[in-house]
Amino acid sequence: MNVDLEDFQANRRQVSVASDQSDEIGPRLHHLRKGRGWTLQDASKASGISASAFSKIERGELSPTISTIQRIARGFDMDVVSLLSDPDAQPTLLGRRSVTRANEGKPHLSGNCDNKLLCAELKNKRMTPIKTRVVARDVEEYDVWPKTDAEIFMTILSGTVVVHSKIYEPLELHEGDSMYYDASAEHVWTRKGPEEAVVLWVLTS
Amino acid sequence: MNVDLEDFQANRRQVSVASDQSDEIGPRLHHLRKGRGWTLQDASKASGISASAFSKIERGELSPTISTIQRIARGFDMDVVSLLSDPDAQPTLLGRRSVTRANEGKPHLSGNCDNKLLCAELKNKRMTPIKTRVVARDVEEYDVWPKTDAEIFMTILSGTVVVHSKIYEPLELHEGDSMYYDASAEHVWTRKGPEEAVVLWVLTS
DNA sequence: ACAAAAAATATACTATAGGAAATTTTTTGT
DNA sequence: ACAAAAAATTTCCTATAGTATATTTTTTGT
Repeated sequence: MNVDLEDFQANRRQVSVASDQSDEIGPRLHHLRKGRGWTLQDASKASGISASAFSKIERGELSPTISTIQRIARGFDMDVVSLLSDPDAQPTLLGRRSVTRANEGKPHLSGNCDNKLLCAELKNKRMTPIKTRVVARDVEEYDVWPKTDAEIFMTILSGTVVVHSKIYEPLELHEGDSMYYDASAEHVWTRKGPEEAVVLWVLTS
Repeated sequence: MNVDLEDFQANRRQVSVASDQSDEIGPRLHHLRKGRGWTLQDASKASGISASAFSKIERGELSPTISTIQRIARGFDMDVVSLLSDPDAQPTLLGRRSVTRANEGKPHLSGNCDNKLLCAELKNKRMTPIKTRVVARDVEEYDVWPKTDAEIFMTILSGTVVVHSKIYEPLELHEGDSMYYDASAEHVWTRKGPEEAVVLWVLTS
């Protein structure tokens, strides 16, 4: 692997180094909630903590118990540690995306997998790799448009995929094309053309 | 994208919850205190929390507030996060890895890229996708064996790659094979066979 | 084995976390 | 600009976290 990992590391992000603002859980919770566009009642419903208590916690008028923090973490679908230590879970990088075109159009043969989680037996991963055969040909086939705070990297193994988003025009991706985007805006995939469309994607949060 | 993101999210995070055992702070505190040979009064004096409260917390009769946890952490000269994160869980995470074999051996045609960062213009990503043509045929060609705290997902686009690690036997990966591993143990890749070896990998932390 | 000392737990109380509903503030629609 | 609706905060109350002290349990020395 003739590549300098440290370079990528640095490029990647300043991890939770300047972290441990554990004494600042209020502002962090506020930022986190706002980042998801949640109201206090949303947060209350998700966590089971009353809106008033949540409000007080955010403003530092209350020192929540560990059990309350656990319920809040569950509501945000996070674990306690990243809730207490991950300051960059906050900024809402809404709908960013980036496209890398394949630099040559050589064909790949597809697999026959259908939403197959890869390396699934390994737990507690920071990324979830998935291989998906895109079936839908039209956005009408989707009842709901998924939306999470995760980031997604996808690469087209075969066929043609169209990425639809609430905030962008549909975008066609062909074999070998890659795309990286925040899944915070609703988005779905459809396939196009005669060939089976297979996507390898990696999901994180 | 005919896949329920929420499912993957849940699947993914449920584990980090299990590993952080924040709901087991009592036994952990007990273990920590005993490990230092402290009595409840010692812990009380160090943290400013009464011995009786400390006793109740250890036995789970009390759910401490975050401010109490902070005072206890100070008393133990630790930060809150490492107090909540199970220290014994860390070593077991070292050098984990998982292999998923391709379920069919259909050939892929390779690209000609060489450590090409994909979607590089997008900054502050949580993952770094890279396409690499593996050149080295022997581990002797590496001066240093990279080692980071990142996690790596890799899939072989073409050729045969051998993953060498300080803690495992060399492992051969063929076209379509995927592997997920912690890069906390030294590791390098070499190629094997006549075909050019191309790896698509994603790095996170 | 027994008594004394030390450590852990139980009790009774005070301070504060957290909930339901009322009130205030902000946002939205016309 | 105003009224209606939604969101945030305040109030008041109950449940529980945390303290000081008393009691019980465990350890230690002889």
